[in-house]
Amino acid sequence: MTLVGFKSFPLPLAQLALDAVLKCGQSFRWSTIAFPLSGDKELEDSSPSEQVEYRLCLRDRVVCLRQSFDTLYYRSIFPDPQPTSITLPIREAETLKWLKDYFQLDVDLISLYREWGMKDKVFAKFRDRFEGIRILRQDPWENLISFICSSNNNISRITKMVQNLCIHYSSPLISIKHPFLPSETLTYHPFPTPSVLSRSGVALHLRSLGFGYRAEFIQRTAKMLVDAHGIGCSDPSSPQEDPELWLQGLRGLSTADAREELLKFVGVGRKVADCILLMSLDKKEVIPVDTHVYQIAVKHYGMKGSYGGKTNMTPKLYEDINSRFLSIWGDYAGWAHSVLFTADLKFFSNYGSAISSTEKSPAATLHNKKNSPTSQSGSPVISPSARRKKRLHRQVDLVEPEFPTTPKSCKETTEHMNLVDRVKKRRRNV
DNA sequence: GCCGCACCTCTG
DNA sequence: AGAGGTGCGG
Repeated sequence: MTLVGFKSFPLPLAQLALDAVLKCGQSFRWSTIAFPLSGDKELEDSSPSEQVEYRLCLRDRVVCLRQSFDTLYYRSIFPDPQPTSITLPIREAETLKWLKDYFQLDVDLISLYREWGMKDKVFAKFRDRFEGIRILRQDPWENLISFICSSNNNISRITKMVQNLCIHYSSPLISIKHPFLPSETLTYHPFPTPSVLSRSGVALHLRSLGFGYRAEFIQRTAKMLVDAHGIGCSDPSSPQEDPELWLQGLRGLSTADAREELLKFVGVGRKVADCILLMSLDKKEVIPVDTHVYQIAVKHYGMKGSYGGKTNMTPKLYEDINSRFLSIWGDYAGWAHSVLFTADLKFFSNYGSAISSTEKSPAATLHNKKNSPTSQSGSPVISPSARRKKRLHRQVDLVEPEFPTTPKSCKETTEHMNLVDRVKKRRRNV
């Protein structure tokens, strides 16, 4: 495959599966351009990522990506004034540098997969079908706001919300023609800055845009950040505001210290804080525990089930799951988790769950994913209301653990358990 | 400390 | 009812 205007970078799919990584709920801002069917057999037989171009608007350029089985193709679109033939190579080199950082290409995913596969039979079962899933190194500010949007929410709505944030709170960097539909114009906005989102009136406007109760969270978090760290740019050579730089500085703190800082923001609880730690603050061992991860833990790793299928996530349960996975996967546990998570998510969108189920037929899989009482226990279907009454007495059966349950340090567990409460209480008292 | 509920909105 | 949760009050 040769692409006009694109630079190429050799990279096997096993190191990066672009379609999965960009659409699995880490970043919500990549747009896609589908290529028209050309009758080109080679192209139509190719993997999805070969028929699509991905685009992301940064502060000063739009990065465009395509991929084949062994190559990553990249180019940039710049606003006027256009780079000259002299400066263009320099700027494309900047883009490549950004790509290497963003995709963390110095981390060898193939050897990580090999290690996880040796330590973990469950992982070994799925790794070949879900190659190339890696953690992005995102901008912490964008990451923070995006994941405040993520509570009680799904990927498609989060994507729309983030899009609205960009459209309404940052001016367009560039408008260009759609490559295949000349009548359409594509307009690209960078992610808004903290100072803009901190302005009064933002919360009300976001409400009207359908952000729900997250509207206040976003504005207040932006304001907290600006109040504490200023709206200026003390470094004129940097396009970022001081609060953004301060957030980046959290990369230098320990996981515990950085988490404590994040928990101070409204709309940021343990789960969201852990997402940010993993996805933009280099804390590769952190595993954000959500309902998917919880389901996987119960079905495949012999974790204790909750009551009657209702995932009532307690701090203790959260911590138990976390330390359990950490002991299995080790240093890059958060990266390993994202493989299973993405695998689960991808399958869920089609026909139930790939790995939170042990059933064989698609029908049974779908059933199981919905927490039907028939799963595992084989008991008859009961109505939701009947189940609610029963749930206090009902523990999900233990699936035989593939690993012995490791005893956890009580002290450590207690410290973490108290952390969220401690930070939130302190915040209220200020 | 721990529990339970409300919270926006959309979708199955 | 539940979705990749969080804040708040008992």
